[in-house]
Amino acid sequence: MTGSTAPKWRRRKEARPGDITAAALQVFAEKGFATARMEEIARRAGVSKGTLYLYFETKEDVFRAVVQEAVVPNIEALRGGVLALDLPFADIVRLFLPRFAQIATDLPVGAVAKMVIGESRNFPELAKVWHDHVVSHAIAMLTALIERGQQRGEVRSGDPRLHAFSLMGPMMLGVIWRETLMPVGGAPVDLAELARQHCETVLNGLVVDGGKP
Amino acid sequence: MTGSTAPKWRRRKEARPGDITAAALQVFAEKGFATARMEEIARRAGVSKGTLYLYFETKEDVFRAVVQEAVVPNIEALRGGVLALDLPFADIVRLFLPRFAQIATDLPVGAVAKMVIGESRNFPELAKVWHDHVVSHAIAMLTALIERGQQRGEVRSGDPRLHAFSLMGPMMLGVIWRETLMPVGGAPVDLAELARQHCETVLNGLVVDGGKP
DNA sequence: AATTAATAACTGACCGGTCATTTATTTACA
DNA sequence: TGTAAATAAATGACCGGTCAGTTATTAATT
Repeated sequence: MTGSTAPKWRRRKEARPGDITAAALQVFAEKGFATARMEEIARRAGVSKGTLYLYFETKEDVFRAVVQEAVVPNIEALRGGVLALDLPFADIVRLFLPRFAQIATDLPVGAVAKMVIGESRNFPELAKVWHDHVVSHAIAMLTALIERGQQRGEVRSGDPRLHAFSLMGPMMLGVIWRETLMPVGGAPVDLAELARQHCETVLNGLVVDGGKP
Repeated sequence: MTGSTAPKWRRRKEARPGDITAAALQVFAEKGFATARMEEIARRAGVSKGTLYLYFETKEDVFRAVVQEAVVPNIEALRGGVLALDLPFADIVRLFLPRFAQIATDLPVGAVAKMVIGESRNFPELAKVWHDHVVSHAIAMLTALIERGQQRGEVRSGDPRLHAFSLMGPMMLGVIWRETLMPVGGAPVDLAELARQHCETVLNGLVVDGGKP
């Protein structure tokens, strides 16, 4: 036998919820809600299944906690000063897109996005949380930025919200590509490089010699 | 009683597979693979659960059939002459994006995409089918188009694949927005309008007075 | 009557959630 | 300070419901 001090488990009341949601994020991101097994979440959290239910009421409850927890840092990440700066529109974009690429690389934005997309019918409330707490803020910020640019004569006319799609769409596609297609043989996408190139493309145009007056 | 001639069911060997995949597309799109119930697919196809198993081996088999069936028309729709034309790059883009918007509005591209994204870990083969039969073709086509444009001096330099992301990203974001965020209160997105505006934006640049030499 | 499409009752595996029990840690008191 | 009683954390066997898939039977068609 090993020495007398070999406890089967430890009391870690404070650490458990974090362990569990971290493990759950992994499992939900891999399997989706319905296919994720509580037993596996427990296993990865280094805990028994019963313990899960000491800290969370139901599986849905765990799912909610995971999304909520993953949402907060995204909001914080977005605040980051960049947009308060009174720089020219183009310069702000050149700061913002690479920053987004960074965030998407560091935080599990992709995993959460996939989860929200995949389970949006079954958990509309979560899609709503994501929309209300993250997406709508981001869109509002971008449209404000674009409108200011338009007023200054820096940015071409057009619906600011659709312009925001032009800005962010390629980045989101890159994120989803990474999550979905890369694991099955899709060519890798370098988000940072995509951000850089897309900046110049969307700011200056894909066409060298503009086809318009 | 109704008249003596009121058969409880009819033999429709040829029509069944189509009925079933059509019903299954609905259910899978609404629920995702794991949460979709074979019984409900059967009900919507106007058939008993047992009948499902006369035409398909397993649930996965049904899923595969649905994706394949929903995928093929998309490929065909893409081929449609547009790209063979020897028009200037900008003109082809102005034909292609609205056409994509049309297809995405008419066919359940969004639903299938959501399905593929949501179930990609559990069914990598499906993501692979989607990648190999749809996405890689589309990318190949676009990169070829872009490369030709670059050789002709019409299109700015840069990785053609990333340029393709710049072109298609906003459209894909629009499609996903419709599927995921609109049902929970997200503002509507007019895909056709998005296509039109994004064309000019991405071709000519968001910035009125290009910030580069 | 023979054939076979279709049904509906059935089965068995699986999994979310519970709870009686075990074990670590803390506290009371000598 | 040492020790035993009290408490709180954690476990894992188990239960009940659900559902993919099977099969014995029925009914339409030829």
